[in-house]
Amino acid sequence: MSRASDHAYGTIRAMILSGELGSGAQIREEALAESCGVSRTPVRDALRRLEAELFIRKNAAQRSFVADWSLDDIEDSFVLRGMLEGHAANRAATRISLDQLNQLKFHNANIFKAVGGSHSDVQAFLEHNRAFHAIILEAAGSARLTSVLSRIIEQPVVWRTAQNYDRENLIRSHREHDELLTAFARRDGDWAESVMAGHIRRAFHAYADAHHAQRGDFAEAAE
Amino acid sequence: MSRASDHAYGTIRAMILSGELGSGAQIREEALAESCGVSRTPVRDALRRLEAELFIRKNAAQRSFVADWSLDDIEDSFVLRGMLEGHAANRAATRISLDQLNQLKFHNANIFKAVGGSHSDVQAFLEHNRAFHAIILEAAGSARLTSVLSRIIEQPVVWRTAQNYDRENLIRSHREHDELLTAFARRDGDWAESVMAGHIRRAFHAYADAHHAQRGDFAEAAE
DNA sequence: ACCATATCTATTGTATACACTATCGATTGG
DNA sequence: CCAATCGATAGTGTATACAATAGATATGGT
Repeated sequence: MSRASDHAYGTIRAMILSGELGSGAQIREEALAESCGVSRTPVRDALRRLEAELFIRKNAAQRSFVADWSLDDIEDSFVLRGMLEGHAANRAATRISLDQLNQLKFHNANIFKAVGGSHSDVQAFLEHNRAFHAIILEAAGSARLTSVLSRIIEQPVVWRTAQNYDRENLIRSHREHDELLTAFARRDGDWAESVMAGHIRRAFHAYADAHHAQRGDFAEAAE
Repeated sequence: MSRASDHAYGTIRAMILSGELGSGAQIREEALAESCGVSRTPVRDALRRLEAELFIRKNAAQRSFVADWSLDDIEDSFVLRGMLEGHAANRAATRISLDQLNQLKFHNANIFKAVGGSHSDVQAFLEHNRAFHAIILEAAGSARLTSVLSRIIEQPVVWRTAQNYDRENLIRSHREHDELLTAFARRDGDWAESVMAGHIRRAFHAYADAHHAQRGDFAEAAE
């Protein structure tokens, strides 16, 4: 998209993720336009996208509010991700190029570095994790799948909470990625799908645990 | 959405489905604005939606074109529908209300009427078929699933070709819906999911056959 | 006091004018 | 004759002014 529109999208999204715009807060186009330093036109554009990604909902009178996500909603989105990314992994297994395989190895090596040192570099983890999954989606080679998944992946939940994952879970992610690489090398779609589905499912539980811990439930974070 | 924007969406969509805007045709906002009798603003809005639904794609220079769908693309979308609607059916089985069950029965009865007479009323079939699937999606009770599926269901393919389904396939649809109803009555999610997945998969083959027949390949239409 | 109705206000929807950008063609220098 | 650059052209992106709408508040009759 265009510059102003992209900027508005990023800014508003960040405001939601940071909590500056809390759950249920009303959204006024003009106010956001001012915050972003652009006019309402690109803001409206950004709001459309955010609405499609369910960051935002509209009431009957077309007024926009920040959506609030129940734990059930969050589980829903993880379940869908599991199905769709599993399917993507299956397709990718028989279509991925050697170059793409090497890129995956590269990113997973960086993930190892990010979690392996004396302190975990969560930011680096997130970045390479994102790239890793993006390459698989690309290798799956289905425009429709890409279009549908992108709406689910870019969700508040993942980014708000990945910070809270404990090291155990980060290391597991690396190992699971590694298993995925093996499945790809063998061109075994079913295996890749299973691993991916489990990978995402575990991520959900890691999230749920962190979520509970955050709320003072003192659940055991590392499973 | 708003009136002008909705109108533009419907009009442009119809133009694409009718072939007035053929595959690969360039789309100019101003021209469409004139056709629809509205300004560019709501047209741009409509184009956004159509782009999200992959009716339209943009090139690097941000110019819009009518997307062309290969048979692979079409199969992709049926595969995704199968997965997602299967999942929806699974969830719906344990959540559907008696009222919703009765609505399903009502619509399937109308489907029977539409295909059972001396001549098939394809329009009525489509309408009740759509309602039938919508109720299941609603009963599944997942906003995310609804949001994701709606982007896949509203596809050119289905509507351009359902006209060509032979009576055999229409009757089968009714029977499969009936089996789905039984699975729901038993609250058997896995059964419902299997039936739905098969139902959609068969629809794909019906489409592919009609597609070939249309192109003069003389494939056997009824399986 | 209460209900219906009218007016006002806040916010979104639409039109239009202008700014920006990319593509294509022409023109000029090598 | 080819290449490169510059300009014209077509189309999208953005800003802004105005119109429409829904919810709130005030007003009047009973």
